[in-house]
Amino acid sequence: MKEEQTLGITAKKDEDFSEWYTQVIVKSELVDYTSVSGCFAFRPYGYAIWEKIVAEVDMRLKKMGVQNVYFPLFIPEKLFKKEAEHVAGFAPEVAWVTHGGDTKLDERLAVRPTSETIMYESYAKWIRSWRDLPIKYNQWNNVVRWEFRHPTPLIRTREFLWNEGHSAFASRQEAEQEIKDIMALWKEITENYLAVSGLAGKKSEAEKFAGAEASYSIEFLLPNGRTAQGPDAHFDGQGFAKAFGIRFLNEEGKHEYAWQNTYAITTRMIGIMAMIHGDDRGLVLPPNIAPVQIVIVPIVFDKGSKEILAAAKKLQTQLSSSRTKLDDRDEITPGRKFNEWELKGVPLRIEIGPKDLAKNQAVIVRRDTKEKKAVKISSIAREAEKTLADMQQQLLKKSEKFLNSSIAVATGIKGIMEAVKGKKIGKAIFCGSKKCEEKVKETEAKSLCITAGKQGKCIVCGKPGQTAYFGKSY
RNA sequence: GGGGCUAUGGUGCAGCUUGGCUAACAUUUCUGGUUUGGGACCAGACGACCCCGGUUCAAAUCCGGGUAGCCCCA
Repeated sequence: MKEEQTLGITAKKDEDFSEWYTQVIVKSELVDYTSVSGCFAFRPYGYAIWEKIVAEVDMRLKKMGVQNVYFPLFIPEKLFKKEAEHVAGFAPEVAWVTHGGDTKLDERLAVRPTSETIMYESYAKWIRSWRDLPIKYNQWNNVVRWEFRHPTPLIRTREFLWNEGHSAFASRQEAEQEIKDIMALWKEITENYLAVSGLAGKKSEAEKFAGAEASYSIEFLLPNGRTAQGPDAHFDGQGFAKAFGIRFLNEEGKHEYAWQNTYAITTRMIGIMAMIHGDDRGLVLPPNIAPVQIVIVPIVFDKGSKEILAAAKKLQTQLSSSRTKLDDRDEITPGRKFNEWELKGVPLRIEIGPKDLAKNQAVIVRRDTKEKKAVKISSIAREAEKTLADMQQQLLKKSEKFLNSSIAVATGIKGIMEAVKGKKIGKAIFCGSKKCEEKVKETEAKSLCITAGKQGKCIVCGKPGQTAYFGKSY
């Protein structure tokens, strides 16, 4: 290996995590910096991963009867301020449009930090009778939250991409059922596609979504000991319905307020995945989410290169059930290609050269374990499929192991503090009240989520509580 | 919120202390040739001082402001 590497990763994941992370996501061409602080460009490779997440989530939402819509980017100030808790939660980080050209606007427009207010104004118009319900709408869009804390690409950004699902139901039960369905969907996407294991549960009073009655999320531990909230689902109760007048006539001819939910998954998940799976050579992408699952690198010589290229092309055809790329560039050497594709995290590499051709085989190399294996060409498709499936599983298992070995049981605030200092998640019984949360927040930790698990006495106040997780959050 | 550091071709960097000739080196990219089982070699070419202002005969270099990035502490 040479000293001056401009292509590869020079920082070690264990030694300088933030430098490592920046190099991985920039050099693998997922994203890049722009001249706007906290706002990043998605490059084709990174955007392809997002498109895959969108496709999988969207398909499943549609199966649940959700329809896609689109609402304005701008929200008039008065409308934005209609629901008190909601405003209080978001106001500090709203970006405002004050002028059109040189003309000052009569009313400021908020750049949406989330779309409850602008959407629910319309919901109030559209919902009249119990026959109009349920409404299950979703939009894929961008939102802006003007953070002042240090941005981290993909993880904490001022603008990000997400979906926002907004439902309205005639009954509490239906709304609560949808929350369960959505949380199951988030579990499936994060585990079976992104291969990351997280902690699912309910947010505490202090940490729940502004305006919601209850919030649920999946929380992830990152290799630097910090945690990040993944996808979430909020049971809004009738709070927004009352603020925005979302009423309907029930079957008895009486007015009732709708029961509502909101839910989201964001581009942050790509950052979480990159941090958890990546290694000192670069990204490691789970096969189910990888834009390229298999890259074929022909080991080409001047003489006989035609035969090898032909064999490589044939391989590509055999492997067409996977997302397969043939790297037939002739201006760089195979070794260079190996490094490039490893940096980009492509799950499988298949090498085919003269020695292989003579033996009627090819060499399969796994990105996660770096394991090499010579396989007969006749059985390559089966072997590749098997290896991809295995890698997908192993990555999730590895992530589960990392999470489970990083949970420390705490019997007091001190224990939580120690857990967080040791780059772990503290597990303790917690009542979830704002008062107790404040005491915990005097340390660096905050509550991540509360599970429906073990009952007991809150480690802060001694009142009845449940198992909760604590960490130092992004 | 407080403190510190940094910004020079696509990338990584030298030069800045003590202002001065054509801004060095490596890599990338392009052209040609030789090569190719883990970041190939030779030759040639393209390509940069973050922005605004100040000091000066002269600014990458000194001063002020801005923007962007990073680190540490709360």
